[in-house]
Amino acid sequence: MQTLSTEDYLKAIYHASQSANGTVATTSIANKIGAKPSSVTDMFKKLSEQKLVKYQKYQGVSLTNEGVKTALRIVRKHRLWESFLVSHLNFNWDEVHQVAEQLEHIQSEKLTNELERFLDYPTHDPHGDPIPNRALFMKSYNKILLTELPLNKEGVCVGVKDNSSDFLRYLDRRQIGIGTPILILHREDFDQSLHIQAGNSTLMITQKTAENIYIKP
Amino acid sequence: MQTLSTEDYLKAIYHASQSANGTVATTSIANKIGAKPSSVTDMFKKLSEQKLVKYQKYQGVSLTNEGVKTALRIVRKHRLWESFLVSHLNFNWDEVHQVAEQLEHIQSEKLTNELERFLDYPTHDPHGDPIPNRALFMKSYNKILLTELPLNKEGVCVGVKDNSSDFLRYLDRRQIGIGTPILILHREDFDQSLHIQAGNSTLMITQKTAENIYIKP
DNA sequence: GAATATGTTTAGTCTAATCTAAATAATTTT
DNA sequence: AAAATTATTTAGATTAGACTAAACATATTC
Repeated sequence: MQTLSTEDYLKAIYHASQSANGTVATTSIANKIGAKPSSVTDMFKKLSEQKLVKYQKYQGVSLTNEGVKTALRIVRKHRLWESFLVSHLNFNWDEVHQVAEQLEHIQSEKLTNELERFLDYPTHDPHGDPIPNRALFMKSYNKILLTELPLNKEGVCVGVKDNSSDFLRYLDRRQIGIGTPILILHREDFDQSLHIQAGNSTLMITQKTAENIYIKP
Repeated sequence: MQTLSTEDYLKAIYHASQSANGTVATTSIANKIGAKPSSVTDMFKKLSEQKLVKYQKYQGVSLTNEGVKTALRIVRKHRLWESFLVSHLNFNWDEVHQVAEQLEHIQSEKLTNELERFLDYPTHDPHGDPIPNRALFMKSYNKILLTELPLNKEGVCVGVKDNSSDFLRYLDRRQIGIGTPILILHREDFDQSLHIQAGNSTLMITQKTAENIYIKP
């Protein structure tokens, strides 16, 4: 049985190791968790004793198979709850994260599996992130960043990279969301800003925005 | 902001003070919480500093107005979640308590209020206990114990006193649940056992069973 | 490759919530 | 009302998770 805190660490390590090559540095976790590096070292040792991570002094950690499973179980719960909050409890996609951070720690397999059934086995959460199924398997479609979409080739928004409230609300105001068809009309060479067709309105977005939007071509 | 543990104490004090005259002894809470009396004393002092209880050495505690409110907020969440688990997630009434014990600590007013709306403002949980509304007000009908129901006067089961899994499953097997019409056909003077009509079957129950069933006459 | 900067660990401290054992108060019995 | 029992509190210790400050390792720069 994990404590709330070890679960948070495992999830943070999991997410960090997605972008990196699998091994994760002390400071990077300290920043994510909002703790001091010394606290992170302590926790690395503890997780290592529980065989959830492989830890070598000064070399960072990587998740063991058991560690990955534990992390995925938490990710599964987090994303299922986010889906529930949006689909049935009138939450907006920028409001769900904080609450799901708490709900993801509820321990009941039956609860998780029944929630999944109730939601009719969703494959993606409100931000377009894939939801691990009961066997902890998830399939993500091959998506690209909007910056990589060729000119005049239509794609569909299938996710976002930045999940911050600020960014999500900005997209709401621009009427861009999961499922919105998007087409690049013109790319400004000067600053890489884009003129795009999103749904049935045309608008201008910065490069920074474009590189936080995932597209299925 | 309360910790998980202070919330558990407040809830235990609230429930204990319902049966008693409002003031609650150290040992009684120790037993409910599963802690040693010395730990309970410590917590009483802490809650007292936070003005959630009135505490006098050797005299036990009673909840302040603020303490009652905090307790009711937890009870509200607990009973709403229990209702959700039974009505939408295929939980049986004997399975919900443990999970609701965790869910009741989730902090989000919006979540609670939206859950209540989603459930269409239920007034009672799956065990027949009243659910405090947003203003923390709850109305409970005037119910009696089955032992107090006069012979041949029809009543309806509206709740149970003992919420243990064992008792609830026993009632399931006897096909007695919330809403079941009940009539006492005969009271055995020897051991106070009852022959009753429950729904459309007649059966015999012990005094102990009868004094754990609430009836609306 | 020495000097500097950055990242990581160790050692020792803190807090919240618990515990045990001993001391003290309240209650019950004789 | 004194003695015995039971309930409660105090004192001091323990654990998990966090912290600061100092020591140490690795990486970067000159």
